[in-house]
Amino acid sequence: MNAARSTRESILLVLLEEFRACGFDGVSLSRISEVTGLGKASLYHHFPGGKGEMAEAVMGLAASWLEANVFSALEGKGDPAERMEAVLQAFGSFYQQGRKSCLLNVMPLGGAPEIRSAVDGVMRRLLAGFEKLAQDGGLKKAEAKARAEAALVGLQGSLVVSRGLGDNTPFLNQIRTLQKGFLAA
Amino acid sequence: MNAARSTRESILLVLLEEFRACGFDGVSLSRISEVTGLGKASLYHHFPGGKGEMAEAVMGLAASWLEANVFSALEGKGDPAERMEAVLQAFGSFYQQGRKSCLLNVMPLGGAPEIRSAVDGVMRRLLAGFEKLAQDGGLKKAEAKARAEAALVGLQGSLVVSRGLGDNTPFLNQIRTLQKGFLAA
DNA sequence: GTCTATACCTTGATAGAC
DNA sequence: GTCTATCAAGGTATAGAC
Repeated sequence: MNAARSTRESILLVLLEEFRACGFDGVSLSRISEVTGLGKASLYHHFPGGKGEMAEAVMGLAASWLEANVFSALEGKGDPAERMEAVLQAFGSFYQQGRKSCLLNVMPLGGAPEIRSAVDGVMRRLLAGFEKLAQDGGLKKAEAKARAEAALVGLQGSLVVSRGLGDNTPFLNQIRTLQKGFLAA
Repeated sequence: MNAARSTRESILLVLLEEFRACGFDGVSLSRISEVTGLGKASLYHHFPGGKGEMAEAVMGLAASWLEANVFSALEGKGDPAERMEAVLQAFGSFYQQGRKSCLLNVMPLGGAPEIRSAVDGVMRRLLAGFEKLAQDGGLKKAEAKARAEAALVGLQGSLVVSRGLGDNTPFLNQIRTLQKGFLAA
């Protein structure tokens, strides 16, 4: 619509990459100024609340992305297998097949209470969404709940291990495991 | 033996908790000075290389702990089921049943290349150890390798999710899953 | 081995011109 | 909306007395 929103959005896209690569404490305003090409004062024009507001805005951006690409499928109404496939495709793209870290993992470390609360909320919603999908696939509630937790744990863990090894194979393996096993009887 | 080693060890125990709670970048020397009760100059007496050396020393402490409590069991010679149980007990204790984070997850963020290299080495050794244990339990090599990766992924992921939710249930569930499933036919 | 004091740098954040 | 210049605070690290 206007230049302001476009600028803010483009800053956020850069911030997302910086934050998930280095964590909240690992990203300095000097660094942000450098990679965005904007002076610090300009950054404060877009984010008067400073670094904390930037972090919250990045969490909001990620939340919007989840809404459009993950929650819509998890909580949708189509064929469960196709919905699961859409979710895994989306995550694969977002994490660049396991080469990028997850905000839910790196942001709580130095993040403010609002950040930790946002992480908690997103995780709960993901668990509920996976559980609903599993139930839609014919699984009983207890089993669906267990598989939902295992799915979130597997995704997060495979990202940690992939980053630690410098090899995204564990993430790819996890995606394949979920493709074949999440809805299996 | 002497006071020097004892002091250094006690500092490291505190540093371990600080680093895994806040990450490398999240821990300041002022904070370390505060929680150890030692002046900054005293810290540099024990760790002339500064914060980086402290981080490396903490990784070394964790490596020693793993050697004594995990690798000895994974790579040992007794009954596989008992060895697995010992490993899970050790991890449960080290992570306080899922209430504490793992250095392998939080240290690579702000850590130097030596730290990342150490993380990579530990993960590879854990994978190899789990694989050997699974093979000792009668599983074929390919299956043993897959289960080893799933075990490491599950432990790391359950710690991430437990921390994100502020609830260690996912970690406890993961331990139970591994107890029942890791060696199952 | 520990301390006080301090040097020096980077940080997050602001003021005010344009 | 962006800039230059600057600030106070906190960061890592060091000097030197005891």
